[in-house]
Amino acid sequence: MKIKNDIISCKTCVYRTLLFGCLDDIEYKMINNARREVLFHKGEKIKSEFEKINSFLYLRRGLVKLYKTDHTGKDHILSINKPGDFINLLCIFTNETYNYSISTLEETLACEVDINVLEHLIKANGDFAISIVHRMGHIAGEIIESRFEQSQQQIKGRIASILLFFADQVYHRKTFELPITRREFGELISMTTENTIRTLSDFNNDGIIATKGKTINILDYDFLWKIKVNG
Amino acid sequence: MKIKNDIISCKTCVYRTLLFGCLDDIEYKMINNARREVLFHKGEKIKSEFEKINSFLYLRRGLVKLYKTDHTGKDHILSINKPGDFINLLCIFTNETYNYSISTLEETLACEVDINVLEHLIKANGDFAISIVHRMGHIAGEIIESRFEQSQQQIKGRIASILLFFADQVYHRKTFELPITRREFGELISMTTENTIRTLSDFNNDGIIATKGKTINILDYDFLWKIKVNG
DNA sequence: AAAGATAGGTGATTTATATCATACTTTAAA
DNA sequence: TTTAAAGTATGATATAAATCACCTATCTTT
Repeated sequence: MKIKNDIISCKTCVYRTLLFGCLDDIEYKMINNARREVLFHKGEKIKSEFEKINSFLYLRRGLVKLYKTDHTGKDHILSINKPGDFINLLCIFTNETYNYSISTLEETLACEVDINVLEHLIKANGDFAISIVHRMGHIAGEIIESRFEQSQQQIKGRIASILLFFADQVYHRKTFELPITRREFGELISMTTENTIRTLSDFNNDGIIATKGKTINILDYDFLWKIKVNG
Repeated sequence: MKIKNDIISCKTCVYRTLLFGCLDDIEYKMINNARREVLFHKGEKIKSEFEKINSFLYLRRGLVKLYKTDHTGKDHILSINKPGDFINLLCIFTNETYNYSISTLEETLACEVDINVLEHLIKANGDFAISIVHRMGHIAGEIIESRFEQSQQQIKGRIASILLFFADQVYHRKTFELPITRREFGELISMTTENTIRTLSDFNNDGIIATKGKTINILDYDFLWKIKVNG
């Protein structure tokens, strides 16, 4: 991890409208002063479960995984998060400690804002409070939706969902480098590594995707959607 | 459904401290005026998915299920909610419509507060905004936790968790009437009705619980906990 | 009281997934 | 640069859960 000198201001940040659209000049200054940019290298653990929360985290560049480790030592990935995501907003005002760990999957640039300043702004600016509440509901809705989806799917449907997530939500192309290992892929869909590998091989053999190591090329995008929706 | 004349005021409500502890007298009056008590009979559908959200819902007595119906017509229960729960807080400021349906499992008394008044209070009272944000995070944390738990469990562990939920969180006794059918039990743990029934029978035959129709008596509470934790 | 619908229950069989074993490949460390 | 450790891959087998079939009991409605 490396703390960077401020390069941009919140006011001109591309993600500004997502949450900070309603702040006035003085409030921007407050956020800007209470904030630092942090660069994490690939594979770095940003936060540990049970670590005290004292900042609001905001992804500017890169990719992270949110995960929990069970009592047998096995990891379970809750979600993959990308630029624009507020990766700890849901738990920030609730717990004194994180209830999941966060690690980077790529080199990642994040903004860290002192939690007390954010709390102050929520109290002082009603519109900002509403956007926080709005954003939290949005994140929770995605968790509910993905849980609902997974409970209807078998392994093929789950694999298809994740492949489409990377293609549509993260890389915006049909060919991309998978940022996770096969083991992590399994941890994300609650399946074993072996069956995850096998199913990716099946998709490859069936001509739905072409795999070469970490490179994935989606050949039959529409069929992948059918698999995602129907099982 | 039956609209009741106001009997109690928010100020003396037993659940006041959960969310409304920081309101002043004028604000209490606002909530009280914008609020109505509604009594739903057993099995009634309170809200439908895709229905417009225009009130904040607050359980005072009874029990409800939150669920979604998939494209094959099968229901998936997201959670069972009990008195003191804010059953639509997570999505209230996000969507214009519900993203799940709500039905009662028992006769249920709820408070409905006009959403605009709640939004006004969030904007006007910073401490109230903080308690809303705090409470939302708490609810989201429970969803994350239950998802993490389920992904580690097979059917026995899931059944044990639900039985302990009813005993510890809802009825506060080891003997209770199951408020859901075996089918709904399955919808709650993402297992088929048949296997749910079979596992309850197994628990009964093994002397862990005693079942008679809807009546459940937990005989070996500690062992049920072991099953919940270890699989 | 009869008839139909829903709920509870159990066995047999099929299917999906986990587990175990083993090999080869790539990456990281000594 | 060799060695060790992960990661990828695939087959065989075991286990968990779904499905199908059928039956009885209990509500609901007429």
